[in-house]
Parts: sequence; C-alpha cells; structure tokens
Amino acid sequence: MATQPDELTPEARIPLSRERVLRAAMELADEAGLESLSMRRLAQPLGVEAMSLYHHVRSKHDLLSGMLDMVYAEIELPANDEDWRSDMRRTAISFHDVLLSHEWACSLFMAPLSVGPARFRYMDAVLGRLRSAGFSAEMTHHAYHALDSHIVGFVLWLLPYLAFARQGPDAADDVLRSVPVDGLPHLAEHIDVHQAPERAGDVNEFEFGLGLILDGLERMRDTP
Amino acid sequence: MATQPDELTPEARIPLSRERVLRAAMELADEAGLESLSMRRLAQPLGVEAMSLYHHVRSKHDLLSGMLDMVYAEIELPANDEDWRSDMRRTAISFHDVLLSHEWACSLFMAPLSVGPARFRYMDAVLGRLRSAGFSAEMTHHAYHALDSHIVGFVLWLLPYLAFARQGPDAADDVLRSVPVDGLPHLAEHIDVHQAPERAGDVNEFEFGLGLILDGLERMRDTP
DNA sequence: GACGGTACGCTTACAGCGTAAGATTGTCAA
DNA sequence: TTGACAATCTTACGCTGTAAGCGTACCGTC
Repeated sequence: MATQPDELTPEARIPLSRERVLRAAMELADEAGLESLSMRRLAQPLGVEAMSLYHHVRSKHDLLSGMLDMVYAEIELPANDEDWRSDMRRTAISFHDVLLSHEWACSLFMAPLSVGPARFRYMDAVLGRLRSAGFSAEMTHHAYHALDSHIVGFVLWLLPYLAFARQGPDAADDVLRSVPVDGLPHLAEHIDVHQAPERAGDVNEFEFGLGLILDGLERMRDTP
Repeated sequence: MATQPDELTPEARIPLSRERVLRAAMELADEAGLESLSMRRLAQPLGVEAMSLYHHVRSKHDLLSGMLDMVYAEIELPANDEDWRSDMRRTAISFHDVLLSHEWACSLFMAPLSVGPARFRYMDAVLGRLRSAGFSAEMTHHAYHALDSHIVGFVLWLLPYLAFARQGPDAADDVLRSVPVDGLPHLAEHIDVHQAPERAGDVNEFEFGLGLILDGLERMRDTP
C-alpha cells in the first residue's frame, strides 16, 4: 500500500513556499516552544530536508522575523467606532490575547529582527487612532509607547506563571508555597492575593493597568 | 621566564567560585552579548576548561538564573523618605538603568528561570513601600504589576533602537529613513518625532509613562 | 607519616545546532 | 532532444551544552 509514489505525490503536490514554511514554523513553536524550532525539525513535518527551507527563507533570523510579523498581522487594528479609549482598549486586549496564543513571540522582541509590513501597519493604525482622538504628535508618541510597554511588559510577567499553571492544577500553588517568605512579609501577602480563589481572570490585572494608562492619557488630552 | 609554575601559580591562587563564575559571565554578556556566552568562552578568561564551571554552577540554566538575580541585586530599593511616588520613581528609574546596563537581562525574563533571593527581596521592598503608602493588599498587587510591566516593557522597546544607535551616529537615522512609510502617514510622523533634535533623553519617554501610572495610582489611593 | 574522602579541574565523547558548498533532480522552453 | 533554471538533497564544518570518567591536591583522622 505505502508505495513510494504514494508517499511522494502529496508532498510534491504542495510545493514549499515562504508562506507555508512560516505557518509550519508558527505551529511548531506554538506546540513545542521556540527552543524546539530547529531547521531540521521544521523540515520534517513539511516532508523536506532542512536545507531546502533556505530557498524560501534567507536564514533562521529571517524565519523568525517573518514569524513575528505574522503575529502582528493577527492583532485587531483600532476601529473609529466609539470613543478613543474603547477603541484602543479593544486593540490592546487583542494584542494581549495574540501574545498569549503565541508565547514565543515575546522572546523575539529582544532580537534585532527586521521589522515587517504588518508591524508597520499596526503602528500606523494605532498612531492614527490616537491622532484622530485629538492628541498632538508629541503626545501621541508618548501614548503609543506607554500602551505598548504595558502590553508587552505585562505578558512578559504573566508567561512564567502560565507555564507553571500548565504543568498541573496545583503546580503553580506548589511553586508559590515554596517561596522563602521568611522575613519578607509583603511578599507573603502578595502570594496570598495571587492564590485568592476569586481571581480567576488575570486579564483583569492586565486591564487594570491598561485603564490606568488610558484614563491618565484622557485627562492629559482634556488639559493639554 | 615563562616557566610552568609562573603561569599556574596565579590561577591556583584565585580558585573558581560561583561568585567569580557569575561575575565573569556578567562581564562577558555585558561586552559581547548573551549569544556569545558559551560555557567554553566563559571558561577561557577564567583560565579554566568549560567543564570545570559545572562544579560551581548546576547547568547553564542555573548560570543564567544566577546572573539575573545579580541584576536584581543592583536595583536601588525604595526608601521611606519622601512621598511614596518619589520613592517609587527612584526605584523604577534605578531598575530601568540597571536593565540598560545589562541588556541581556531582558532576554532572561521569558525563560522559566528559578527566582533568586535578590529578586524576592526586591519584590518585598516594593510591595512594602506601596503598603506603607496606604494601598490595600489588592491595590498594592495591581500597582506592583502595573509598575513592573511598564519598566520591563519600556526597556524591551528601547533596546533595539539603542542597538542601532550604537552602530554609528547616523545608523539609526538611516534605518528610520528606510522605513516604507508610503500609505502610513502617522508612522512617518512618529519617525519625525523620534528624529526631532530636542529629544536627547529617551529617559523622559520612560518617565512620562511612569508618571502616568504613579499619578493614576495616587488618585485611586485618595478615593478607594 | 599514612590513609581515605572530598572537592576541583581536565579530557573525551556525543547528539544536536545553523548553514556553506556542491551534487542531484524535476519541470518547462526552444 | 537539449539546455536552463529552480527546488531539493547530501555532505561537511565548527559550534553548542553536558554526561562520564580520570587525575590530583588538600583535608581530618589514625
């Protein structure tokens, strides 16, 4: 049954392409993490050898750049529907969610990757919505960096906790309980707050800081 | 002149230690970046072979954990001198400065490293200062995450720009000019703001967002 | 002084990495 | 049929972290 043609035909039917390589890379990174993404392992599910990938991707660096840009493409751009704070909140939460669904993306912010078109489009859309809300160019600049810093910084904090939580239902609690809180009373209290049963959604945590920034900006818009 | 004893004696005088390994690792990372930090290269300036390091460090993972904790140890903890906002601003700026002087540290936030004592101490001190300012346990928790998210997120944004700027006086401008701004008018404006001569200190950018958060928190403290 | 235990450093070896170089194959045009 | 060209595979190199084992130098105890 499993003759050679049978195996080769479907592979040959769908030729490699940058698109397909990037998409496979994202899937692999989503499932197994960035550290599992090697050229050899990426080639395997594509039915190809590692070096073949280099016809569609200049280097691993280029591959990662492309992956990050696909992440940016998933972010919901700000609408012009409601008041600017609601519009920006929606985009910020979308960015937050996208980063959580591609945890490896945060690791790529540090590397000096080349910036792709989707990221430029995202920046322009956010800056445009802030300008149309009435912010000056200078103020828009401030607001943009404050918002993006919060989003990326927050997810960066959240990810290690999520990694623990995924290990098992009580793994996170075990880790928290193992913290040496002797002589660190406020840390102990902080951990209690984290363990409080009512805090199901850490999204609320995120939206608290987000609201703080949005409200602060709104006040500065009123009195420029 | 260069007899064997001459060469061996000074090495034997200063035996390896976890402290010395960590310090050498930080120096290497500061100068050449995290990607240059391999066990073999780290061993070289210590006058030792790579495997010898494993007597003082459980693994490379453990080495990185230790390095990150030394970074936390450099942060100026919040005093109880003035009003809480001034105290916290000083600590936040110190954190910011420390991250800029050890750029590799940001890359380590993502990895699920074990948390060391200096980081616990930092957390407790910050949480304590917020509590003594009159914030509730829940509110302190919010404030802590909002502040740290901003610090880490902001530095994460700044680092790629700094990397360009270091390549040469005009390298950053060249990169900015090469951005395809056709159809992205707000991005073009954003780049203009970045290139404006009067913006010498990007620290101001950082302190803008910091002030936004501190002021927002202060308002919530007044009306709980 | 002799002896065993422990700590520390070295050597060797292995599997895996990114990718340069070159051989091989499949496909279409002339 | 032939040539051209692109896509793919093969091989190889220098690098990585680190497991396993060996040698040695110092230690407290007899």
